[in-house]
Amino acid sequence: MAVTTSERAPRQDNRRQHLLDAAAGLICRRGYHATSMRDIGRATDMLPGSIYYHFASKDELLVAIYAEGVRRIAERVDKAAARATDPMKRLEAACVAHLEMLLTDSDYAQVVVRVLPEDVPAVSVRLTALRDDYEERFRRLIAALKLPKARQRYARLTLLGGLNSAQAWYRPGGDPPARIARRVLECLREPLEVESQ
Amino acid sequence: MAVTTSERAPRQDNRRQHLLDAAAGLICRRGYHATSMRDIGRATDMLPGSIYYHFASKDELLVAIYAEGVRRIAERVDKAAARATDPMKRLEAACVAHLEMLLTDSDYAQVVVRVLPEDVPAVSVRLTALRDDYEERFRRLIAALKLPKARQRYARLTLLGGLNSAQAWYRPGGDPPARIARRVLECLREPLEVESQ
DNA sequence: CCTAATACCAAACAACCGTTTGTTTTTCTT
DNA sequence: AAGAAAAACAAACGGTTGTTTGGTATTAGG
Repeated sequence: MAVTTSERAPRQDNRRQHLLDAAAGLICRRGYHATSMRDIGRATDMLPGSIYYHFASKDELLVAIYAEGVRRIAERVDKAAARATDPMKRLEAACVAHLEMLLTDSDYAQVVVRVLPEDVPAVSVRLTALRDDYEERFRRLIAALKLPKARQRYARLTLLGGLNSAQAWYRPGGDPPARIARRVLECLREPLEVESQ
Repeated sequence: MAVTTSERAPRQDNRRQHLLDAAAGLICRRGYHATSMRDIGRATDMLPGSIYYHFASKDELLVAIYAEGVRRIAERVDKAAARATDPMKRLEAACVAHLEMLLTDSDYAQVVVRVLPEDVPAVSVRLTALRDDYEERFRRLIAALKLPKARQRYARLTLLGGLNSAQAWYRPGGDPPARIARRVLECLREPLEVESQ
């Protein structure tokens, strides 16, 4: 029985990627519900119906963007952390990479942080799982600091909460993402009280 | 010339408050764009068109909820902070009050933190102004700690970012809001590194 | 008691939503 | 060159959206 090469290779100029890019760009700036399929079609010179050849639904398109966002930011964070050995230096490198992606380098990463899973009930479980998968990295990085067990959890939540909130107020021209990341981490590394009694 | 008492007193059973309460409840749970005027009408046993007697538009209704949310959480935070004199104790009391309102005591406060101004472009400037007005309180509380000037700003952003992110993962039955607030503040008060070299 | 403002109902409006269907064009393989 | 799959178009579908309009009880003031 001959091996059936049942599937044909996809076409060269596949616009699936273009579609993802445009959708990520729109959603990260306007939000998910404020971005319509017609908006995305307009941005890609495509009719809204044509998008359904590539994605089963608008929600599935969001999941694809989310997955790609997690893949990209995780890759960059992992590489950055791998360049150091000291646990605190590894965490710092991860925070810098995280915030650079979030604030300037990736619309995909911005979507992951901006679009709340609860806002899209039909796929909220899958979105949450993707988020958790990413945040697991920070759980490990912080565990390496050998803090008291109870402190680890809140250190991670405070750190990520503080970093991600920068998305709400960051404007190009002010402090660069790398400095913001280091300043936030600094807040958690050094005590607040300078004149304790 | 006689003083004209030009306006008549509003009717007794005014349902404006009921309308605000119901809308805040729906929006804080489902989000702004996922809540329709018909949803709000259903929750108040009112026809959707009738809402326009009380509010000029859906966006204006949101602004009213936002304003009421800021008013309520600010009032509670101010009262809590006023009960202490030591700057750090004042900040702690404010954080506890903030998180109790945000997580369990006020749908209005939840709307202020959950609905991003950028998601409602037509009124985003007014929503941002209301937020800033509230956060000013924390700027003052942190200024009283006499930290280095550069540190103050990031301490506030990290603290509020960390506290507010609890909204994403808090579930009744786990740590109560007051404990969460204290734990987050603890992260900023004591250094992360236990074995510094 | 009368009048006028209040606070709603009932019904529709136009616009937009995500999606489906049938058809056509484009591209690759043989 | 021919056939088939891929990738798009063109047009509509049913439903929902925020909102408007015109009418109608209810209520309070003079």
